[in-house]
Amino acid sequence: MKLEEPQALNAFGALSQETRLRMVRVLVQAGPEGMAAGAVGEAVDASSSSASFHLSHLERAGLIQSRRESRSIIYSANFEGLAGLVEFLMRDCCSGHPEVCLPAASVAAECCTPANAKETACAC
Amino acid sequence: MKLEEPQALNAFGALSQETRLRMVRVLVQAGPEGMAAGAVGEAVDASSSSASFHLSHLERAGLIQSRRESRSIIYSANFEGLAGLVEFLMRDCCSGHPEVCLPAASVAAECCTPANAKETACAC
DNA sequence: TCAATATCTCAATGAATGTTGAAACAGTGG
DNA sequence: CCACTGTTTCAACATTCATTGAGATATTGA
Repeated sequence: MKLEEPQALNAFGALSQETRLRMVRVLVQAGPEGMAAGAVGEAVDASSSSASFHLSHLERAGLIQSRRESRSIIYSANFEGLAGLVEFLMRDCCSGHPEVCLPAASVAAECCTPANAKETACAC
Repeated sequence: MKLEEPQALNAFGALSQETRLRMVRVLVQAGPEGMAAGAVGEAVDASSSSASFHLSHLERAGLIQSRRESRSIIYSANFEGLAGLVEFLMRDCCSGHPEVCLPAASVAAECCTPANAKETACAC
């Protein structure tokens, strides 16, 4: 997903808050199945109304998504959005300078070890 | 440069503001030689005091750096800091999920074309 | 339908952030 | 040393953001 500047601003703003950054981490760990709103709030030690506020914020910013599952609302990481943000940072913001891209490339190479790159085809 | 969570929060906060995001872009384009504070302010259409405020903010966040050069203060992008932020996003925040890393890897591959990867040795 | 559970919405409050203009400070050239 | 240029600092103000508690909404099981 290609991010434009306003979306990138929203995404950075969303990640610039401790509770929300932790929520993203928790949801990334949880993977595509995601977690119920209440569970996320508990994991980051936020009241239910505070959790709801921050989760909506993250969803508006395109970093997470939600689906209803009986009484619960399940939130999960939006990997496309997160990838888009990394891409924005590397490409638009940093103009593809090697000083930024090369370290990123080596992180990418690491993450593509068999341990992490399960079913996904790996280009590295 | 390895970023910890508080530094990453500061960096995201710094980039979540339009004027500052544009300043970073301008300074990245300018390269290591950098630009005088006044020139950056002019480029992003900010008053001198507003420019000074945002430049300090970016410097505190580790995204840019400054040096005095006669009467001017020259700001330049801190590529280590920017790379650290990309790395944080990929590694700590996204746990190295392939959904995020693979797109990043292809951006990195692009940026390592001869056009951009001048004197820097390229691992791609 | 009722009670219980899970979540969201709303309004109020205080804290943090951004903007402005005036004034201070530092370095340079005459 | 003085006037000038480039930049920062400061205080005041408006705006935005985060937290809270109370209440509204939706879903389920009895």
